[in-house]
Amino acid sequence: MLPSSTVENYLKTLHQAEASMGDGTLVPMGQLASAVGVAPGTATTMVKALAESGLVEYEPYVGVRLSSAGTKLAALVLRRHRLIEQFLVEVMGMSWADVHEDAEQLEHVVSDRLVERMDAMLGHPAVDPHGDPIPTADGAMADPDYHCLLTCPLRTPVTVTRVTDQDSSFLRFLEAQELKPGQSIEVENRNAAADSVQVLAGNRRVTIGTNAASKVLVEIL
Amino acid sequence: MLPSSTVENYLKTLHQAEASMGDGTLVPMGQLASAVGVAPGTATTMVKALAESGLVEYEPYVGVRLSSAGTKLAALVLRRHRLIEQFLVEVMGMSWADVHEDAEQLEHVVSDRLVERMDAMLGHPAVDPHGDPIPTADGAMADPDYHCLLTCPLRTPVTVTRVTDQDSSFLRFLEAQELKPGQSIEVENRNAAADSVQVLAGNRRVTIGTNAASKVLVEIL
DNA sequence: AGTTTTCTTTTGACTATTCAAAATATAGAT
DNA sequence: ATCTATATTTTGAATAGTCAAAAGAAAACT
Repeated sequence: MLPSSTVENYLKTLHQAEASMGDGTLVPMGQLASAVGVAPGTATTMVKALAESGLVEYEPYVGVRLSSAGTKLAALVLRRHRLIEQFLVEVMGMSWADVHEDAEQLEHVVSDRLVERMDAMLGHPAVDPHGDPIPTADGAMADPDYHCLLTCPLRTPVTVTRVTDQDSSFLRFLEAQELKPGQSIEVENRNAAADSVQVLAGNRRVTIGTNAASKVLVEIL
Repeated sequence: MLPSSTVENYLKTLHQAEASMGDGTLVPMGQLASAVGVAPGTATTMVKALAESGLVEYEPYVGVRLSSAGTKLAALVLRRHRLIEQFLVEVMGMSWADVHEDAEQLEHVVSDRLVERMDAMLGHPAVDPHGDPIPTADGAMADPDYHCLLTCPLRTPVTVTRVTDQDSSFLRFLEAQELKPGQSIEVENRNAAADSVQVLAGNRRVTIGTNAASKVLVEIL
């Protein structure tokens, strides 16, 4: 049976939660529940069903992890989502700040035919407008670990490559400050006490909080 | 509350059923049920709920009709469906024979923003690839009553303007026979006994059954 | 260790949608 | 006017997904 939108959302969320946790740690139920946006008990019920179908491995009171079948399915959802975002920006001329919500809906209904058509039209892109890597049709996904504005070397030119937050006002802010993926910047200095980071972008000096800074990933030139 | 995909499908189906019936006749439950693809009892249940919400007028044992609110909602679903079909053909290069199923899914999830973007990109088209009229954003829809191959004058040049069937093998057949919307043809003669119609399309003579002929609508030049 | 806090699971219930089969109404045929 | 065939509605039950609140486990703090 093909997975419902609901199941796809659980798998996708789990895939992303696992990435932001590293090693073999299981994702705790509470975190999954709030990421999916349901009550804790609902997540437990759903995860038990997913474990039945072999899509996840579940350890009561500990947490949950995608099985290999689940990982593959999740990657395909992510592929659809990201290709759609790229399509909405490149072909339909929408703003990178606005495409997430539309993609969130479309990812569950686009046919394979349509996905592959978009992929071809876009020239088989490797990343979406936020720099998130696009898995291939067989579920393989590159995942280089970039520096972020908190860990990259100071006073060294770097290129913004990825933004790990979909909040549209945050994205619009980054755009206005010339901190979009592709742009060259430099971290001037960090101030732990002030919880802030000073960045040289374009010609201006911008100060952002460390939480925001941690979401801007960069590559050293 | 915004209508679910299920509700949208009932309304859309009803809208089309009403069109293919004319005057103020109510659509019988059995017809609605089979058009939507559910058991008769299911349609009854659903229609009662729709009547509660004021989207339809329901007369037990007689049939059902869209209210004005229901008509408007249905027109918007139709608008989305048809704009999507046009988009898939014009922008994404898909075949007119294949776009229906994709549109069937997408129509329930595209945002207004996206729909209006497509509409603009397409130059506000009046019809979709099958010649079906596209309602405006406020739910108004032109509905000229064309002749079909059974009623148009014989040996008179006419233009195919609309095909009222979405079956992809039928559409592929029409395409191969040069009977797509926009093409000029002529009905040579009809044979009631043989249940067939002879048409001159391109340079060839094509014979099709009356049932098929009734689905090809034409305009006299 | 003993108690409190926090997280997780269970329970019971609700909504939306569906079906199959029984009951009923309408229309058609004699 | 009666009987029969057809269409419609009702009934009882199932599935997927959800929540709130009660109950139970694990971890954290004396």
